[in-house]
Amino acid sequence: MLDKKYNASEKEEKWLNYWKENKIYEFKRDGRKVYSIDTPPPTVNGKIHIGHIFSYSQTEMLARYKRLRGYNIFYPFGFDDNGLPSERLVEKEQGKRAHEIGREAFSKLCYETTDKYEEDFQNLFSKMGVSTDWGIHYKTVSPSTIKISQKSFVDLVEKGHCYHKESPALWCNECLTSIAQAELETKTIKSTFNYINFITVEDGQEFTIATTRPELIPAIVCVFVNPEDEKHKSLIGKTAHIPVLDIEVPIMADEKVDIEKGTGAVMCCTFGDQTDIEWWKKYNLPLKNILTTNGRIAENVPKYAGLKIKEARKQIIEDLKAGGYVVKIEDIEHEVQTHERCGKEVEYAVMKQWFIDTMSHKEDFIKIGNEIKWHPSYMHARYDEWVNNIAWDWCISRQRYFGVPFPVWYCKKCGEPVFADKKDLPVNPLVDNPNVEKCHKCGCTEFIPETDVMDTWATSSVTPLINMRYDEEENFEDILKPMSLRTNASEIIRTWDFYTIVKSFYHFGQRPWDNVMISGFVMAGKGEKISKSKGNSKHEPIDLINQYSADVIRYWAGTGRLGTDIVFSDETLLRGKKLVNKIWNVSKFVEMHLQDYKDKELTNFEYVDKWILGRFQNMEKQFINYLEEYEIGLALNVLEKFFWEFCDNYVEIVKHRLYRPEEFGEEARYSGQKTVYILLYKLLQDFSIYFPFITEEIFQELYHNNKSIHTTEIEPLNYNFEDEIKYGDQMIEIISQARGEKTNNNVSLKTPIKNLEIAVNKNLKDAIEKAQKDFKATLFIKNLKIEDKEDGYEVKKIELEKEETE
RNA sequence: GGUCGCUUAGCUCAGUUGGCUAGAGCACCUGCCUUACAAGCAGGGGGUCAUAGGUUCGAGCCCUAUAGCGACCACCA
Repeated sequence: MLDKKYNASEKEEKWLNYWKENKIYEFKRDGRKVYSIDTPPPTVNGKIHIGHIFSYSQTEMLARYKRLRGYNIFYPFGFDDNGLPSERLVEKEQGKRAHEIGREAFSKLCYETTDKYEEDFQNLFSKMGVSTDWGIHYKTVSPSTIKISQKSFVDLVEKGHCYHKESPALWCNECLTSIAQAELETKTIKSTFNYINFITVEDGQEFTIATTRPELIPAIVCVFVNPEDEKHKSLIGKTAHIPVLDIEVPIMADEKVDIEKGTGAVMCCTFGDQTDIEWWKKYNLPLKNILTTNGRIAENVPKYAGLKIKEARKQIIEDLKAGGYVVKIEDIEHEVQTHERCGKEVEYAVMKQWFIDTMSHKEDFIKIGNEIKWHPSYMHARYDEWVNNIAWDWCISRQRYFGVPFPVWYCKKCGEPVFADKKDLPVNPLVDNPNVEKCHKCGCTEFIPETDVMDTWATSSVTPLINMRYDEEENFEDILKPMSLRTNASEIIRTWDFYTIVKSFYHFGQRPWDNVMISGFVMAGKGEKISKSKGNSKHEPIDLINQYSADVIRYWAGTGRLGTDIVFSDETLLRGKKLVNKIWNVSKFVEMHLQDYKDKELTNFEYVDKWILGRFQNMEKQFINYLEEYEIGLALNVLEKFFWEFCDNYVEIVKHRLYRPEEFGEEARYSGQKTVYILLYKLLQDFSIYFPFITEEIFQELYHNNKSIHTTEIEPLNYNFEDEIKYGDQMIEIISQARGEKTNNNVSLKTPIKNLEIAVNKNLKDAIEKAQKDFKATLFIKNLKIEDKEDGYEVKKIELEKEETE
C-alpha cells in the first residue's frame, strides 16, 4: 500500500540506489535504435548553481522521453576540468599565481582540485535524477581525452587545416595567454578621447588625430585618411611627424577610414585593433611591438619603458600637453573587448601560435548548420550570424600550464616542428622525447618541447570523438556518426557548437549531430543573469532539493519554453509541489479501488469512461508532438492540464460507481476500474519524464513490483471517441453550472438537487441518457427532466433541496 | 549600427498549420470538513492580447511600420 504521506527524501534515496544497483540507465549495445546525446561537460570551477540544474534537467527529460519511446539511450556525462577555469580556481583557492607555484606542482593541484569538485558535481546531478550512465562518463583532462585531443590535432595538421604561425593574436595580460575571438566579451567603459596635433614633415601642415589609446603612439607605423576626404586630401603621400616621441611615418589613404569618426584621420599602431592588423597586412607595414606580455611598455621605448599601460597613457598625455600638442580631451563611454574569464581589456601580441583554419571553409560550416535541426529554430540564425562574421582563424594555443599539451617539439637549430606519431599518443613533450633522431630539415639532433597547452575549446570540441572513443580500436563510430542531439545554452553556440562542427567537418566531412537543442538562462531577477562570478544565485541546489525534493525542482526546470530565459520562482516550485502531491493522492485513491482488480478484455466502456479515455488520447498526441519538437515545457503544460481535469472532473464522477457497485452494477464498476487502471499507468509514464522518483514509487507499488517504470514504453491509445469527447465536455459544463448554483447558495456540493430541468441538443441528450446514473450521482440529482433543444444546451431550473433546520 | 527574441489578467506565463464567449497558476473575493487530497474542492471578479496600419468571411496568431525590454554580434581611430 502507498504511504499516507509521501516522504520524498526517503523515497528519492531509495530509488537512486535501486536504479544504480539494477543498472537501469546503463548503455549496452543491442538491436534497438540508438539515441545519443552530447551534453555539455560543466566547467569545473566552483559550484553548480541553479542555472545548471535548469538546463541539464531539460536534456535529461528528453533522454527520458526517448527512452520511453523505445530508444537505446547513449547519454554520457562529462566534466570540463581543462584549462583556464580550473587554473583560476586553483589560483583562487591557493591565493597564489600559477607561476609562483611552479608548473609541476600547479598541475598536480589542478588535478586534485578538479577531482574533488567532480565528485560533488556527480552527487548533485545524481540526486536530481539525471539518467546518465556514469559508467561511460568522461573528463576533458584524462589520458584518454588527451590522446583524443592530440590525435585530433595531429590529424588536422596532416590534413592541412592547422598551422603554426607568428601572428598577432588576442592577448590577455591578466591571464598571460593568448585567447580566441570567441572568448571576448564586450564591456562599456569610461575613457577619454584625446585630440592630438601632428604636422607634416614636407610642408608643416597641421592636422589632428583623435585617439583613446595615446600610449600606443610609440607603436605608430602609419597615418590613414579617407581618399575622398577633402579636408585631409592634401596630406596623402606626405610624412607625418609625431611630437614628443619624434617619430616619422607615412600618411596613406584607405577607404576603410570613416571621415565622420574622430577627426577623420587615424593612426595605425601595431597593434591597437583589428583594423590595424588588416592595414599592417595589406600595406606590409613594419611591426612595432611596444607592449610586453604582462601589460607594460617594452624596453625598446625610451622614456616609457616599464610603465603599465594606463600609467604610460597618463604620462604621454602629460608630455604632449606640456608640448602644447593636445587640442582637447573629451570624456566618452565606449565599448572595449575584454577577456570573458577575467574581465580585463585585451591587447594584441605577436608570437608563434597554433591556429585552426576557420576562415576558408565558412560555406561548409554554413551548409552543415543547415543540415542540423535547431530547437528552437531561430537559434540557427545565431549560428549563421557568427560564422559569417568570423574575422580570425581559431587560435588554439594558450601560454598556460593545465591543459592538453601539444604533441610537438621544435628543432633547436631551425625551428622545424616535429610531431608525435599517432600511435605514441598521448605524449607530454616536456617529459617525452620525439620519435626521430634528428631534424629532417637540418639534421640537428636537439629538440625543444612545446610548452603551450591547448585552448579549452580545442578539447571540448571533440566531445563527440570522446563519446565515440576515437582513440580506441573498438569504438562507437558506427552508432555515433552523427550523434542524435547536442544540447547547450545559447551563449556557447559560437564556441562549443561552432568548434565541434569545425572539427567534425575536418575529421569526417560531416555534421556532428542531427539536432541541437538550446536552453535559456536562469535569471536571478529581471534582466540579471545568474553567474558564478557574480555569486547572485540566492538558492543552493542542494538546499532546494532538501526543501522541495528533486521531483519538484525538476518541475520548475521543466516548465517554460525552449530557449527562453526564466526567472527563479518560488511560485512555480509551489505549483510543482502541489502537482506531485496530487499525483500521490489520486494514486492512493486508485489503489484503493483496484484491490480486487484483474485485467481482462472489456468491449464496452461506460460513456464517461470513453470520454476521459478519448480526452487522454488527444492530450497524449499533443504531448508527444511537443516532445518530438523538444518542447519539454509545453508538453508538461498539456499533461498537467489534463491531469487536473482527470482528478477534478472524471474522478469525481467515477467515484460513486467505484464505491457503490450494488447501485451501479459490477460491470459499470469494472469499466471505471479499468479506466483508472489504464489512465493512471499512462499518466505515470508521461509524468515519469519529469518526476522519475514518485512515479517509480507508485508504479512499482501498483503495477509492477521490481520492474522500473523507466524501462517501459509508451503505447499510444487508439480509440475513436470523438463524439464522447464533444458531448462529454458539454456534460461537464452543465455539471459545472449546477455546482456553481450550490456554491452560490453557500451549501455543500453534497446537497441534493430536488429538480433539475435542462434543454439540450439531441446528441447531448443521448449522451446524458447513456451516462444518466453517473450524471445524477455526481450532482446528487433526485429528479431530472430533459427537454429537446435545437442546438447547444440550457439549464432551465435548478431546485436545491432545502437544508433541514435543526 | 547588425541579427534574433520578447511585449497577452495585479504578478509569472501558456495559447503548434488563423476559426465558437482569450486560458492556467499565484494573489484577491465568496462559499464548502465532500469515505484520495484543506498542500484540498466549488464558484467569482479582473484582459481594447504594446501601438498604428494591412491581408482575410474571420487576426493574440500572418504582413508592414513604430515604441519599449532583452540576448548575441560589430564598432576601440
